[in-house]
Amino acid sequence: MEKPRESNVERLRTGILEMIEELGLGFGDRLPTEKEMVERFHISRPTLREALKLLEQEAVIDSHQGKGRFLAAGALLSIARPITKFESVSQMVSSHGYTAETRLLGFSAVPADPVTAERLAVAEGTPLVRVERLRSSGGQPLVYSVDWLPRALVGEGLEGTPDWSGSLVALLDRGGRRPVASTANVRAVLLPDEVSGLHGLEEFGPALLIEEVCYAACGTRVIYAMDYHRGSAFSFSFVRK
Amino acid sequence: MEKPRESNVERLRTGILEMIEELGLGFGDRLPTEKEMVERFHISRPTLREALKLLEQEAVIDSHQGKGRFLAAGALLSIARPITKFESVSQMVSSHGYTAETRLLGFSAVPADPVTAERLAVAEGTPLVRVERLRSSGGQPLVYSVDWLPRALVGEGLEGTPDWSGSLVALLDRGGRRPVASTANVRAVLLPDEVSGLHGLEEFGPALLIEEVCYAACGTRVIYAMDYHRGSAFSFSFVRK
DNA sequence: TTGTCTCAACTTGTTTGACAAGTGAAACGT
DNA sequence: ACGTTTCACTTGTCAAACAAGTTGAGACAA
Repeated sequence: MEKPRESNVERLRTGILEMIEELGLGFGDRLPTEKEMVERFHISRPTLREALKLLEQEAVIDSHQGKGRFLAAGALLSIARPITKFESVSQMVSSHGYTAETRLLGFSAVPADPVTAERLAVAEGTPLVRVERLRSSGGQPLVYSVDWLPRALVGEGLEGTPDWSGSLVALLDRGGRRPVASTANVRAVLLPDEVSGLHGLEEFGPALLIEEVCYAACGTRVIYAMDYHRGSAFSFSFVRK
Repeated sequence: MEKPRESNVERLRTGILEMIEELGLGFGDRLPTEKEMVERFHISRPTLREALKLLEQEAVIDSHQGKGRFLAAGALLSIARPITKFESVSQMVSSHGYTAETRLLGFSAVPADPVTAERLAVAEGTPLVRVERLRSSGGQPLVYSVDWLPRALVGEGLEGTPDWSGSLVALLDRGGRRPVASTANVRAVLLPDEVSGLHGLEEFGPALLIEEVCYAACGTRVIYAMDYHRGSAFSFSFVRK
């Protein structure tokens, strides 16, 4: 049932990067010709060209008709874990080197207000679940987060309470609605007063707020999240071009 | 002598986006088949597929063998300026709807300290220029920024002072070293005390700090920048997948 | 010798045609 | 009514060819 997450062209793309490494090519050096690469990877020229186009778009290589392909600026700037890589908050926290503990601050059934309804593309008043959690490491609060999920997606509520303190990703995965992508935006804020007051987060300091709408593979929106990342603990990398 | 800045595939890519707009397609909708698009754009299938692969990588469309191509999460952001798009601070400010005024807070010739030298890939002690500026709009401070540039790149200093209050991009462009990409990271901070005290920015509030190293097309690093974006005025979008 | 021109070889860009593989629905038989 | 097969349609991959831009060697003339 599991799809190969990496398409053929994707695999080829990383193969080309490995080849560049192997050959010890540096900035401005010329790549092997299409003909040579076709032989090396045992694939056809159109397929190879699709992979090369990806690297062109990433500014890793530069192509000139009649001359060849050359390593460009983007080759220098490959980022290990960019902000554009979708991952759960738990994954993100541990990838920053923290061992996270999750504390459930509260959850409740609420109707969708106009803003949230628009974000999740549901009708106003649709039953939602609001989950409020705090990730900490060694007693230091790291991420304060609020998530909204359509009630219909997380069990029918018959058996009472799912494990809200666990991973929402895992919970949705059981219903075949695992989030795989999101549209997000980021800004700098302070924690809202009522939050810092209620949960003893007066020392949290400036926060990086990532507000995102998560999508399942089938296209339905499954989570609207607001994650406040403690400014002194997190930074995110990316490439601009 | 001027090369067509837009390759054929590039042009085709925007053509597809326009077509999506025209057809009024929304998230999850199916795109026309390759066959139909080949007829519409009068190009061959491999060429079309190169353009489609680009949009796939941008998460604008999603492809499934046997089923078709579908609009994905990235389509919602293709209009908004994503954080991953390289642009100057001035461009960014005006794209957020502000009319920016730039005030030069100071500049000086400094030797490269260890950290800055590593960022710019120059030897420690290399002569640099440090430029400190503040962008405002209607009296409201928006972005406080500090830039370091190798002295050698910005005129030889014979004629005294270049126009530091203008665009650094334009300045570097004259030397053929226009920055075109960067590696960046983002975090939430407060303005350093000495900065807010010296320049009357006590009310600036939490700031989104984007720290980036800019590259010219030829691969040399031309700017090391720290841009403090006022949290209450800016937010940046992006797609995660 | 020196400089210029021509041309052939090589590179990427594009097209055409074909087949493989996955999908879904209609047609079919039980 | 239900499961199965078949078939049309989609994307994925391949092969061969020509167009267009670049380079360099060799012919040629001064």
